[in-house]
Amino acid sequence: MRNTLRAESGVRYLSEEQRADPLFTNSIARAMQVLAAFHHADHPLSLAEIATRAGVDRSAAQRIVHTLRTMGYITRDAEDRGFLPGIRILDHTLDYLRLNPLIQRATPVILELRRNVRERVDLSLFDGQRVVYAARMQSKRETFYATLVGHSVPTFCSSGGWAILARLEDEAVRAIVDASNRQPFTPRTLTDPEEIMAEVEATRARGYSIAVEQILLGEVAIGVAVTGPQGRPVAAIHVAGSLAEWTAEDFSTRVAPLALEAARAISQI
Amino acid sequence: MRNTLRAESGVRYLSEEQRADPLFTNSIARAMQVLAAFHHADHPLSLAEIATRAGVDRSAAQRIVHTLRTMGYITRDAEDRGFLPGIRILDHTLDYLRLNPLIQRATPVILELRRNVRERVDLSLFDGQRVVYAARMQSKRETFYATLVGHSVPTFCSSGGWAILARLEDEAVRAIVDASNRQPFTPRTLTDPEEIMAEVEATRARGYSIAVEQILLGEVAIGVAVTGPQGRPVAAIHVAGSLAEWTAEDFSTRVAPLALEAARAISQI
DNA sequence: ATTTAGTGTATTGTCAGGCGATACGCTTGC
DNA sequence: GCAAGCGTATCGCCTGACAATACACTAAAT
Repeated sequence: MRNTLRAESGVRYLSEEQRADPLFTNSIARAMQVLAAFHHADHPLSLAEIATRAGVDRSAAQRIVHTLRTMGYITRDAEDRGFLPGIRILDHTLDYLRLNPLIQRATPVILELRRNVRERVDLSLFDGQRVVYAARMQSKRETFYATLVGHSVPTFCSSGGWAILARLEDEAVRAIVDASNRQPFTPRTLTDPEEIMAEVEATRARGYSIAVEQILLGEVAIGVAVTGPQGRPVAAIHVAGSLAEWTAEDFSTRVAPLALEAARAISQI
Repeated sequence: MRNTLRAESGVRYLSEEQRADPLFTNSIARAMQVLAAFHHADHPLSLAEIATRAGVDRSAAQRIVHTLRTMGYITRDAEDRGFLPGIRILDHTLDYLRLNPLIQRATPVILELRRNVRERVDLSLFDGQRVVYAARMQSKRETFYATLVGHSVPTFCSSGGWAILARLEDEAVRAIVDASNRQPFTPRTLTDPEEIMAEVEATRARGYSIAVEQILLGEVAIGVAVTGPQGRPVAAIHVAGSLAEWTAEDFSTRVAPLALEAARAISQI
């Protein structure tokens, strides 16, 4: 738990701790930084780009990329124009998903839920300032991006995030909201901490959250928290529908009871 | 391309090449071996288990796990009983999926296909002796395992694998089939190389494959190859249905034209 | 045509820093 | 109660990762 801060930040690692922590192996950190160089890339990267994004020099990038490439974690682009993450990554994805007990329990339940509500159902995992989609059960129309495992959205403005925050102490909520980079996604995205706190309060009262056009225009989503040991929130179920078909009220009265039931089935204690 | 052999094998790395290749960084390889220690695990691993599975000594395992843990690639189990892959893995999953141009092109197409056929549709990527599921569009009933990205099935006995093999030279097919560990999944799984070659030949003739109960009893699947640059097979679309609802013939006459059309839309050249 | 900036790759001596043996404090289950 | 297992901490040695440098090649820009 104490180490998650570095992990939650999402991008930067390596600091003066390298000096402080004799067990921390820098060459591994550098290798992972090279893999993480792809995080905000939108095209194949050259060796030089990898070097700067990863914060290592050209030589290091060369050696590390070479090593990761012979192992299949990095590949050459099809047209030989740069480097891309390799298929070996997916082996580890599978390990993560398979071995995560929460996902094991949740999968059949949210499939059932999806069958009943016939809208998009997601399971997202709480990871500090963000929630990460781990299972996505798509409905009729979808965008490309929305279908990808590993996609994440901020905790402070997502239905699942609110549901999770509602299960935390006020000060913990505050800490997360304050630490978040509250860039609005739509004109209706709440960014004011007070408004967000009020929304969290409303979520506490009714037991689930209702997010209207927080991430995507035209979308209403309801979120329900999933709890783990000691009743702590560890994940959330989202159900998302279109405002072209539903009012927010109709949507929540129809979907919320089913989602709450599903969350209870997955939660521990 | 020359390096893929080591990657394709899927599990073992590190050999005498460490001596031969001055650019290959062993400490990175060891770190990735530690992550790969989870590949066939079915429970949280202890440090000692990680050490033996990764083929490193206890001290190395300690240091590497410590490093990967502070970065979020490995976590402690919820009940503190062992180590598990960490959520940071999913960040790289997203990078892989996002940046893979094939998956970018394929996603909307197979969503559309799924909508039309109303059966399970998968996109799997060719990776030597196996094909790896990269996108799964589930239908009504599903098992847990079947829904996971990163899951792979052998090339030699899957509908998608046959479709891919049909686009390769006979000798390349032979090489893959011979190199495969041909453990049958069901009593009907084809394991005899000659029978497999015949199936590949039939697939060439009709343009798509029909796999009846090769992986799962009660399941029929049709496979269509997706080609990349120079017309080489890089992936396959699978559509799977239940033998309780369909005969193999009815299923393929209904589904194959749509799947072929989808594959053409994704393929290059 | 010739330059220039950019690729990716190959080589090498030096010395940081990763290595692994060993010891410790804890929990768990005979 | 002991023993076996767990995860953690320490530390001197010497390997092997490091960074500087050079090179072959391509593709724009002069």
